Amino acid sequence: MTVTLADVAARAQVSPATVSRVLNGNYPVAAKTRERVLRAVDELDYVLNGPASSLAAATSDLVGILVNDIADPFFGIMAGAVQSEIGGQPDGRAGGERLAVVCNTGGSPEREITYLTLLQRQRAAAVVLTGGAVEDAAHVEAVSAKLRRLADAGTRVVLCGRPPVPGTDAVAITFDNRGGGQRLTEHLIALGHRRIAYIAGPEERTTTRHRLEGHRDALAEHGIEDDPRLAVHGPYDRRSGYDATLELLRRDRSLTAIVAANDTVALGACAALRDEGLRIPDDVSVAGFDDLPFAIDAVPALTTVRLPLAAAGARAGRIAMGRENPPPGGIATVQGELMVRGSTAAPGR
Amino acid sequence: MTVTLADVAARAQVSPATVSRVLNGNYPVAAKTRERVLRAVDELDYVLNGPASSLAAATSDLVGILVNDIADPFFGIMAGAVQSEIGGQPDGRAGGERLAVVCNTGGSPEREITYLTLLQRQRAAAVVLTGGAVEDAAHVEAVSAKLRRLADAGTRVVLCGRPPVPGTDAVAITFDNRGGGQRLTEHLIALGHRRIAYIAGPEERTTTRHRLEGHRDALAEHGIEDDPRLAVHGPYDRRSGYDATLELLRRDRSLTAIVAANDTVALGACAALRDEGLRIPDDVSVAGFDDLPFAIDAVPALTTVRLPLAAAGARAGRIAMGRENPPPGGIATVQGELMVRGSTAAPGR
DNA sequence: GCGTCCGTAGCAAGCGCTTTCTATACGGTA
DNA sequence: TACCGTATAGAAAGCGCTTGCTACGGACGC
Repeated sequence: MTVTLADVAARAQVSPATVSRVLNGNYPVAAKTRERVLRAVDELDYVLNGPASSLAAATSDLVGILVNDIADPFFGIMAGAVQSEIGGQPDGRAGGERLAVVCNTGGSPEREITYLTLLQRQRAAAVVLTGGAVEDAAHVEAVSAKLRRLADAGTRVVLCGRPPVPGTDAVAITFDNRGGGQRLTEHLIALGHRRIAYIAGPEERTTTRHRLEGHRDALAEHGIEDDPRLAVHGPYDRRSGYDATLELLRRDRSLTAIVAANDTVALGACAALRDEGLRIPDDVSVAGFDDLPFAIDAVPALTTVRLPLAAAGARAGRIAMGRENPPPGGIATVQGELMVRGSTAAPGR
Repeated sequence: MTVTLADVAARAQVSPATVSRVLNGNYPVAAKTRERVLRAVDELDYVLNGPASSLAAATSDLVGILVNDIADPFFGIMAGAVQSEIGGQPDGRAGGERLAVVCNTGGSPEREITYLTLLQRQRAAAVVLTGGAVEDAAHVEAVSAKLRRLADAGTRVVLCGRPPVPGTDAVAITFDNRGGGQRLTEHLIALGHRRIAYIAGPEERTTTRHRLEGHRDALAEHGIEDDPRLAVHGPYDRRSGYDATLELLRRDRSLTAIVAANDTVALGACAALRDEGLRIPDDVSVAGFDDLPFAIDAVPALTTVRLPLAAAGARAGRIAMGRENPPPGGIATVQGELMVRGSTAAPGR
């Protein structure tokens, strides 16, 4: 039924060993023989059996990419960048092709572990974990243990946009969420805002906490009281931004600026403000985070912190493939860039 | 170094066969024995060797999802939905977990073939192809051949948002792009527009062609001349919408409406119109396609055709897993829904 | 009380490939 | 001419798992 190495060998009048060597190209094979084999491969339309190959060689060409939400461009952009560095080397024909596996955890710690196990089972060549981590101690320990096992088994582990995992020596490319959050709020303060609301992400995530801490640092630095009523937590989605904004407005109609956990949330906030008849930025300034592609198309365009998602993903991909050296200490922190646009201005009232 | 089935067997004082059966749960094993095995698995922290298992069983738990652009929510949403139906059955502990593999083709026919080969090599359990296809005859034939081979090898093939592939009996869930395009333009015509420009996608894609045909059908039906100068092709991105709009305006400043190939392109068009000092919809109406999440946040909110991406993806996923029967004839066409919003209105001049 | 069957467990033969080790055929050198 | 090193190909032993078949013991029926 299916063509095997042996069939190809028979047709090319060589031994299976030779065919294998031609296909893997890591052992001298006479040009004439190679050609004969290649022709047989073509004629029979032979496709290597991946599992068999992985089993025998004790390696696989799978690379896992874990994301929280594949429908969110934040992750899509990173995953795409990782993948672009992982695909077959452009050295033409020869193997080297790797299968990038994007796994959607939905932000669930359990699924994260499940996927890591699945990747371990497949003996993945590398795995890249993206996005903030959940801070629950038990889960951190579970992830740490999994990553250690993966590393032991020879799987390269890289974190992208995610803080280092204690107890492992996984390379981490992390975003300076705290610094970004701080600069963003400082920008608002510099514009003259004092009543600044904050719509945070899910409570237990590192990303949420770091951004919020940056915000609070900025407030503290400028001697502005941090009114707890001006902060609301919620998921990283539009709906959350919408609802939170209504709630914040109910609590304090005099706020003059809203900082959102990310651009998507900010969009929801904008919608709520519009529905409440408030103008942006005349009545209320709004700022986001991430600078996803649509941020510039909001009206007015969204002030936000640009994260180099594609660059970070690409770098993570290269490191995962061993094509770039890990940063010294295994940790690199990349800065976000404040993008000041139309959605923020001096308070108008 | 690594724990194998045999180690577990030794520890549980049973044969490897028994351990395998406990793990796969498809053969009666006495409760007491099972428990002993499970304990050993736990104690040794055993993880099945996927390749070995796939080789022996001649099946794998990989499911491939091909997308054109993983950073585009259009694909992200579909992929996420497919994946959600593919993940481990919620029947608790037992196996059944599958690894969904999202492969980013970047719209390149070569990479599409490469990924299909890679999936064939991995003996994937199923593959779902999303998004429009390239119409080049050679490529269509290549894909057709690949899909046939995959099907022969027992891989279930499902197309999602993609036209059927001739010569295969792959199940296809397709979007009625033509009908959607037609209704959209009819809406504009009903509002009184006569000079309607169209920013199409890449020339060689089925999606592009179908949407454009729908547009032209509507024009023809209402006796409106189809001015070729009012149509421009370009990639499915924001930039294309922006540039095309400037070009269209240069060609004919009197146009009163612009239909874009999709929402992203429409956003670019809006930006260009704003930059040109034209008001939406007062001066020019704009319409998109897809109804991606951000469409509603455009200002004014974008009139568009909503495609049930998540529903279609979920259905494709279920069919791929054999949990839902394929539609009669293997082909299901799902309709888009016209969403009339603020970006379209009667021509104002 | 013995034969039969059912419920379980083990044996062993692969699955298709990689890779070490060995064999062979050269060409070159002494 | 005899010998040896080099280049290339083959033989064969697994890699870790699944599964058809066989074996065994006890419960049941007659």
